[in-house]
Amino acid sequence: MLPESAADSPNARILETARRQLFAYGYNALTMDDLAHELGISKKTLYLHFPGKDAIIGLIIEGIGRTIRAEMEAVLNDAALNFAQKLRGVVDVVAPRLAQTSPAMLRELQRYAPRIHQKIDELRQKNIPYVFGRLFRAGIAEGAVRADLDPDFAAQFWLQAMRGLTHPDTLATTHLTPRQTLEKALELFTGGLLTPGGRKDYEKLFPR
Amino acid sequence: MLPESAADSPNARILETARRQLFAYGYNALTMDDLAHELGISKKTLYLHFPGKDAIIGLIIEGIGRTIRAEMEAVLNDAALNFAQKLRGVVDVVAPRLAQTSPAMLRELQRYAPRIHQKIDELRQKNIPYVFGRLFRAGIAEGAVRADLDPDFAAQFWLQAMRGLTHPDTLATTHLTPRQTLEKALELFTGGLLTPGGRKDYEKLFPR
DNA sequence: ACTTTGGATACTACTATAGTTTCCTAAGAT
DNA sequence: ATCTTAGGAAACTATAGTAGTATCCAAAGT
Repeated sequence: MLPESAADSPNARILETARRQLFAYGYNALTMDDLAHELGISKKTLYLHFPGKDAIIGLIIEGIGRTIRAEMEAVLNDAALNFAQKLRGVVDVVAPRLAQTSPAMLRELQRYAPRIHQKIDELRQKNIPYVFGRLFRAGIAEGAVRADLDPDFAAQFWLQAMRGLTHPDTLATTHLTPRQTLEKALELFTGGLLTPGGRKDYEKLFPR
Repeated sequence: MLPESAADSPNARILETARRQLFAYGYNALTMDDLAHELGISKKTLYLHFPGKDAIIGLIIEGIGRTIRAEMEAVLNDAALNFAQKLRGVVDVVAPRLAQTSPAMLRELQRYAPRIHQKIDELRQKNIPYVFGRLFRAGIAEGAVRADLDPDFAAQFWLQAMRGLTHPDTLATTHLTPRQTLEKALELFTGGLLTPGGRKDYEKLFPR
């Protein structure tokens, strides 16, 4: 009955295994039978740790959200970075996550676990305006972003654009992956967003 | 009752729509209800054209196989190409197909439609030895491939390596996409395959 | 010996969907 | 105007897959 570290508690191990399965094969392919088998425990024990499948996935999503949020904070709070570097940092945090989030999986969640899909959307709605609002304000303060625009509105604009663009049906139409969508949207958005000075810094860090 | 061209017959339209759904969202997400709805026809009419879901998918797979095979023939029969150019051509035929074949979809097929998965494997077992056997023989004839190796064995070697590497479970372990797997495997395989002369031609066309 | 922990697995309840059928409407034919 | 037929909408059936529960049993500690 020793108090266990959070890192290697049974719960953490279960969540980590489930996360791998989920991102590798999707929602339906992650069955409780398989998960228990993979972990070398019985379903009985599995249900002893978690009340159900959606609870597990919910915690996975929340964990990812927390991680991303923390990494974002680190970038935003680093006074040594200029605007373009912070933007680079923010994109580098998000891009790997998007790369392993397939349109197929999002669609599966939307269809078979709408509550989970909704939770992801809520996380985005909460975090994107916050992060990009701060980012744009910092950009304005240092003259890299046009001072005449409203940073919060710009953040919302970005959120709504990304929400629409990463919707499964849209992705099917554009034939783009979430990651490509991010890159293209970013190029477009910044092209109209930056002052000539900010544009130069940007181009150094995002070579064509 | 005019005879319809093969291109826009109802059957071709159904297959094309089903193919898009299949590659965009996977096997389970392709339901007969949705397919009929998408096509603007009733399930009754759909089942009038095809005996069932797996028949449709089987025809899709066969069609892709035929297309690839024809493109391969065109490359192999082009006397103007040297070995490295033919290899480049063959890879360029396969790579786009692999790019849209996700590990998740393969796994889904393996689990829910083992017959289909098996059919894909059979197509590979038939075509890879044939194509690469011919390719290697041509390479030997022009001195780009070591003359002391058996081209059919090399083709089998390649087949077996690719089969193992693109198995869903392997992909989950390597964290590679099928396409990355192809590129990495190709680099490795040719590195030990070519004479110094063939190696030079190869490096011109596959810059590091 | 007694108790506890947890694995294997049978079982239940439910959902999703492949495939079938029934009914009905509308457009062309007579 | 009536008849015929093609095909859409949707109800229906049968079945497979799986979330979640319960039962049984073996091993390890007490």
